[in-house]
Amino acid sequence: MERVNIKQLAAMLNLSIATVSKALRDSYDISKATKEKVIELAARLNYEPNPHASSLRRNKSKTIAVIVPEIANNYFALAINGIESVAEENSFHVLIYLTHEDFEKEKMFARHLLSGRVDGVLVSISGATTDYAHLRALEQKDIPVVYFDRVSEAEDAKRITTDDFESSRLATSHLITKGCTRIAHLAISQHTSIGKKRKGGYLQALADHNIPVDDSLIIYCGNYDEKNAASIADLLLYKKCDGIFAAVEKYAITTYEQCSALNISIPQQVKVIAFSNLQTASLLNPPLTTITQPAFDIGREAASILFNTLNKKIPPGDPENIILKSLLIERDSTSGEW
Amino acid sequence: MERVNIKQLAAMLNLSIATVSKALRDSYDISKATKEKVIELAARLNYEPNPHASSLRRNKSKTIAVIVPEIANNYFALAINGIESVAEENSFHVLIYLTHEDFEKEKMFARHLLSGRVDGVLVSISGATTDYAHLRALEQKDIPVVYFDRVSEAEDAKRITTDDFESSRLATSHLITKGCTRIAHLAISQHTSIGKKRKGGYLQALADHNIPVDDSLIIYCGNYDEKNAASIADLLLYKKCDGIFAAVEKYAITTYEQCSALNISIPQQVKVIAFSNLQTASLLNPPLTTITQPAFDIGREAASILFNTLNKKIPPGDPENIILKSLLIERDSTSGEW
DNA sequence: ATGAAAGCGCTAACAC
DNA sequence: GTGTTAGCGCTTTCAT
Repeated sequence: MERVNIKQLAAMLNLSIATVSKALRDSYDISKATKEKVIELAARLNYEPNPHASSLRRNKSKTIAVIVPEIANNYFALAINGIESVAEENSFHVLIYLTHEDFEKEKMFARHLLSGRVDGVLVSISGATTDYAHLRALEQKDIPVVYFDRVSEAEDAKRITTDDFESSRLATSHLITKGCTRIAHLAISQHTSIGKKRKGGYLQALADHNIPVDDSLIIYCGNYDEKNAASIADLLLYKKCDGIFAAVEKYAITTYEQCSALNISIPQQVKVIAFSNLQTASLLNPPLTTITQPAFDIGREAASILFNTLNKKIPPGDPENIILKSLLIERDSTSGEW
Repeated sequence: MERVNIKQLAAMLNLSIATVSKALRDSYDISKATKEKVIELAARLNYEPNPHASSLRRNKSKTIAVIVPEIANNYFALAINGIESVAEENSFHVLIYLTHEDFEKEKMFARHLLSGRVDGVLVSISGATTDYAHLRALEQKDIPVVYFDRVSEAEDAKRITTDDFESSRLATSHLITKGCTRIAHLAISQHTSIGKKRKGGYLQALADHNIPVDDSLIIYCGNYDEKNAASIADLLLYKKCDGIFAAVEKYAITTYEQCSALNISIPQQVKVIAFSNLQTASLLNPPLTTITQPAFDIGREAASILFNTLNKKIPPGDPENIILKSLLIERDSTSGEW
């Protein structure tokens, strides 16, 4: 079936292309009668304006890109959910790009987006990202970039995060309060903002309680589950840790799996707390104490900032530094003295 | 910073626009020397061709749409992951649309996509969808549609599913083997293909074992967690069921929550099996017996079919009916005789 | 091997 | 209130 365009509508109505175009966009200088006729016919023929033509002409795409490390991850899935909800309210389209923690892919995506395919970009950077030139290049071409969760270090960037340092300090303190003295930290890439902040909060809590730092208790986990599992098993078997603070959910899951495999009981032998948006945290054996981030709201907030920038309510150069609070939800994995 | 276009490249190289365009697309009738010069300059200036112009001219967008009920859902997140991996291999872009199980939204998205914004569509229909006219309209405009998981009933559709009927029969038989006699089914919308098939498999297993169907044990769950929770609580308290087969993961989670709240022990008092892609199934209390779908592969397969159609390796009208196998993974939530 | 020119469908400035 | 027209950046046919 041939696609119907504005020219055909015009011909069928004995009107000019311009009139039809304006009628469809509800322009003020078209008579009510004409508008109705045009809209009626357009609806009847299932006319949908060609977005490529419109984007080309207006130099606007009504599309945003979301660049994230992964999607099969409760946190990012929820954040994307939030982003989508705002995009839909604004009749925008959402393109998804997954870096799988690969810096080259992230650069490639960013580079492509210089083309003008999208009006703005939301990004949570990969664990391998070491500089932000590829993202700054977008801003230089007037494509606003808003960072969420794993953000740029640049002072003038727009970023939405949670109180990672404070939450991590709290999480670690929580373990200390529960009687842990040898607390391990399963850290995420120290290239990322959250990696540094979460480790920072951990170190702060140790310092606050005069507990010396033992570097062998800080495990830099990566992207490979088997490798992480081996490191964690080593930690559990030989490092005599009695508490574990995992910077991200997947490391906690691996910890649970290893504890189960090695017959180490949580919380009796080791207590576990983790950043996590796991829906089933309370149903685990034992229920997992979590620091739960408002992932959906972070997505919504990041998208709102982006749209406010696109609508010129916020100047592109204005820094934003919105920090939402995470929630420490205490469950049995850190329950005290047995 | 001004965006660089083909015209500027041409001017800087003292070449015509046409030559530059051809050189960039590696056309045979451009000399090697010219190609190199063009490509070098393009790279140096970070030139990226304007996709709107290209799409308009070629009537192709290098973009596909994915329409799914939700994204904060292990199954769909994994499927999207698979889809994205194939899209990336083909240098395609992926637009995400979430229906939140709303038929009107699904129609709206489909309607918009008549515009030519995308070259093809992957869809898992909403639980509220009762007819497929909106999706057939896309095919009539030569935009191929491939269904996955929740598919169209139409005989000539391209669909990728799992063996829902057989897996459900097996799941129910599994409960029967474990000693259950009053088995409840937490069903998903009977408008969906999977809703009907999963219930069908359940009924078949009952029939195979000469167990009479008790309609009060079939609960049609919806989209509202509280309402589902109430129905399930009612089931657990008053319907004397000793086995539950949940058609989707979230109903199993609600079941666990209700059992915990009502102090009903799994599997002693009631055994539970569910379709689920929960990563933590084995860490739950008790570990949940699941029918696990190859979600990532379903996504990959669906996307492959779509690309093969776009590349004319498969005729658009050709039906496809690919059925991947799910896996029943037995865990403690259905363990026998206590 | 390179270039001129038409035109994809739409928008917007400018007539009338 | 409606119409004419140029042009967004690119691809592609047809000359040269």
